[in-house]
Amino acid sequence: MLDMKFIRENPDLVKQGIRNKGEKADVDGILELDEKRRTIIQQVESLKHERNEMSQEVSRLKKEGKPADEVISRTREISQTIKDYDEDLKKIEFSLKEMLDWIPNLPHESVPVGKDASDNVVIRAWGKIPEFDFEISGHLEIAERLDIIDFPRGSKVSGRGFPVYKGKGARLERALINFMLDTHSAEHGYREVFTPFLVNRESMYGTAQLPKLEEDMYLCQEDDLFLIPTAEVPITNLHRDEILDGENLPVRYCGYTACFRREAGSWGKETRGFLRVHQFNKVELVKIVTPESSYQELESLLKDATRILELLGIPYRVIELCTGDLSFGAAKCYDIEVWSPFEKRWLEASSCSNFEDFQARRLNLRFRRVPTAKPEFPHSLNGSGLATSRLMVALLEVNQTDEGSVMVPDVLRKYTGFPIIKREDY
RNA sequence: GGAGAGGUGCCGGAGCGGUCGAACGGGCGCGACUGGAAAUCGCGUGUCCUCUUAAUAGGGGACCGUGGGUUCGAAUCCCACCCUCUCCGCCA
Repeated sequence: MLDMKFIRENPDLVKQGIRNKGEKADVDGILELDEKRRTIIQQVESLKHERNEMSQEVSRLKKEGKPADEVISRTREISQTIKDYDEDLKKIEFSLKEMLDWIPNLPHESVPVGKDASDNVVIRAWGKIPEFDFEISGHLEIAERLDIIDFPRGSKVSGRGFPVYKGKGARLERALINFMLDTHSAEHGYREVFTPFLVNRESMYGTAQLPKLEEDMYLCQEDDLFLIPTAEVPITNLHRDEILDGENLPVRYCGYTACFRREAGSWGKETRGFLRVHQFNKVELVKIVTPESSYQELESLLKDATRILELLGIPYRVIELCTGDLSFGAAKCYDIEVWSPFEKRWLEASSCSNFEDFQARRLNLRFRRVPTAKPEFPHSLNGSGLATSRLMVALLEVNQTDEGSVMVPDVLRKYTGFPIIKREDY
């Protein structure tokens, strides 16, 4: 959510930002409602002032044993008027908030202006694109051959897009998660958290999945709880409605959760294999930081995420999203893409975003620099560090051998307990 | 799911329907005392909205779990909901 005061004072900047993001919002309508709101507030508050004084008057008269009937009946009338105004005000504030909820965050000035993904900018690449002197297989074929991931049975149990990991595949998945959590918590300074996978509506609103993305999420209607599409939601919401001590910033969390996405509206696209699934595993990084440090923190967040890929030896590149490809709440975002040798293309494995104070405002999350200071909104950031599904694709394809087996990267071996997954393994 | 208790400021904890933004204690901040500290004493200490103002500042309104209601007036009465705790039941 943007600051109403900011919109009031910089309407053109706001309009420009929205346009650059390719979103639509009725800024003028908002300004108009805001104006109306403040007019009514002035009226209703002066009436309330009057009422308060008259109530005191009643109290005084009664104490002195004098009749107060006349004042009481006059006050009654004022109260009725107030009630009417209050009702109008409530209606206006409701629609104003509704409109504000649909205003996206503005892109940071450093973000390249562009229309869609084709205007994104490659920042850097790491690792050598592997060459093979044999005919390579895709991740699906490898997984099937080694019997480590079972899509048909996942479909039977749940439906398409719910993979089942088996044997060494299950172990590899668990190893990846543990390896990432260990690295982030022990070496990158994040505090590990394990959060719920179901969250309430307020939490979804707080991190700005609602109202825009309701269609994309699984909802347990009976309890009005949503399955989380990312750990960003429960983790960032940990401090909703809190005022943090400035000395505790930056707050850094990492956490594993399963992630659930309906992927509504993406029928037919990449529906096979791991590229688009309804449930996947992800280790997420979340930071809550002072405003002046957030862009520096974004860079270090990106570095923490890419370090995982370097340790695993998976080639990747970093993309800076242009304004038009930026998500609703993000002010700036880097995508990390891993190389799929079989597909011969880059696959998105992580997004690292700075939300500035956009989420904090919705979350009512604030901090005090010193105990006596006024509360301010901190900046919040998050990034996948990383999603295992896309990682698994690259991992299997990059590390395949001409015998059809898969070598486990060195750093993972202490987690898997085995160095290779072979065809005859069970 | 059943029965009970409770939700008040940074924390603990009061609060006959009017003088309660809220006693009292603790914490925290400033000051005094001290060589310095402890102890002690004095003063102060919320958030949001809005108006005036260039700013400092000041005026007004709101906030005692949330939302309604009663009333001239509600932290205080009534209703609904949410949450926490205890006991019972069920259960991985």
